[in-house]
Amino acid sequence: MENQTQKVVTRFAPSPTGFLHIGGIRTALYAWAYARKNNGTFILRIEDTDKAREVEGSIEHIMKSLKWIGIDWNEGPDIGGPNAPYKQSERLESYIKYAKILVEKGLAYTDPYTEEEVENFRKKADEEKRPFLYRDHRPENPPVWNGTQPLRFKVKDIKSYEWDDLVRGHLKAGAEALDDFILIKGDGYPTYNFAHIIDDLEMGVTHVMRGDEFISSTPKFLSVYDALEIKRPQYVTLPPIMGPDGKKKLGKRDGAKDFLEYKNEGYLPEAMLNFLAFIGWSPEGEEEILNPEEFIALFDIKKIHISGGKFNEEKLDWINKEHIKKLSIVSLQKYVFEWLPNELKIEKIVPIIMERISKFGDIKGMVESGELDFFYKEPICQKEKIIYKNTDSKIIIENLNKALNIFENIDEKDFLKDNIKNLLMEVADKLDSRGEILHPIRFALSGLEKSPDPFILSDILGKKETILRINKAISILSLS
RNA sequence: GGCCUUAUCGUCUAACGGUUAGGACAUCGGCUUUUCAAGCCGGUAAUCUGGGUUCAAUUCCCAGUAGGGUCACCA
Repeated sequence: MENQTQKVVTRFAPSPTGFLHIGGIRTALYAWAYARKNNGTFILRIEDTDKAREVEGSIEHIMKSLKWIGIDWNEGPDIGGPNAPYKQSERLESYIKYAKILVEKGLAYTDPYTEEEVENFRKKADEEKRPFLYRDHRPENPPVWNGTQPLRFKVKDIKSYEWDDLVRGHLKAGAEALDDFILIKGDGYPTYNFAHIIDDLEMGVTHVMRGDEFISSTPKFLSVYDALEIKRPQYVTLPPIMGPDGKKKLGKRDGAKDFLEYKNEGYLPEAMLNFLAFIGWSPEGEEEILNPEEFIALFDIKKIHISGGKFNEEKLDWINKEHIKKLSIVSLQKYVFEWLPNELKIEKIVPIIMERISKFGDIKGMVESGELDFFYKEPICQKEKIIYKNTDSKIIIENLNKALNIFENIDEKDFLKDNIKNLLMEVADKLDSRGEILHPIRFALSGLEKSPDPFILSDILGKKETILRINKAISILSLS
């Protein structure tokens, strides 16, 4: 940081072909964190040069995803900036300008072949079991480029390239990795291979962070930098994220879901940030729960991992829980309210849910599993479940009747958890085990093996409903 | 297949060439408790294989093996 001679500029450059999954967000996260850590600039650039694959609404969706997790940008298609525009489809002039420079230098030429012809070259090479190289088929006298034909880069130095990667160290590739490639497509749009170089140049990008799938094509990029006689940026190769099976790189095809799905599943954005931060990076110390500020402060390219890591949902759940525990009362309440069905947004219930959520974390699961239904719906109690351990059912009935007696003698206005607790505990303490009375009550009231304690339950349900449910349990036990 | 690249508990990872190979998740056991997935305490569990270099290798080198990536007018 100290020997930074120029301001750090990073970018995230997705193509608007659909939603972003965690792989993309992770790339954005690191680029963003590095810029923030160094008081640099973080740019959002949209690489929309493939009109056929473009999906409408993607750009908004991408921005929404980034915003949700807390990634903001200094320059971008929505807010502009000194190097606007930030959509490649609006920057065609730049690409043409540099393409012409290459043409003038004799380092780019019009591709005269049809796709079928190229395909035939490829097929032939395949049959002969040798690698296909376009540069073996350079046309003798290519037509003058008029902007409507594909323009191909002409590799001048067929040599092996070497470069330094801030994560991988010294990398190299043989000359066979180099080939003439398309700079400008027949439709007038540039290819990624060309466009990103020009944009990074014009936008002053200093650090390029991307996945390891780009290592193989780096020699191509380097040959363009050489041809244009421009300075290359620092390369930062990020490790792949593997799917849960650990076999393949995570992709949309196999289970990678829309990043915003995690929002719908009840994950907190700061938990997602924390989780993503640790897929491919780890800090100096052993602390694993980090808030965004802590992450930025600790982030260090030197600590980015080389090899890929698996996506571990269990760990994500744990991290989410830890972040929920750290939520302020106000935030926790807001979080709970977001998920709670309206009928449960009641003064007495919300704090109970809040307490349980801060312990167990999974509010979506809690709501969807019907675990909270008993608050407004009479539970279905099974006889075996009402009984505490191996206690005789006669004793349980006896205990429930004792409880019933207590409940009936409490005034409606005094039917509060502390009162109830004092009275019930008095009885409970006289038994072999408190569970012999407390468990059946709790179960009679909630129908669940896990629930808030019986005092809270009866308080919330109220005198009438409590008595009704206890009676119901007694009658279930009395049958047979 | 060519080229590139990676390899530590089940999983994610830590370890100036010298550590009883550390931590976290998961799992298992115990404690606590009116239930619980919470809390506390503890246990099981790893350096891919084979060569080299070195007094000493998880660490450096080579090979093998296994994974991943890439070979588009996609990004």
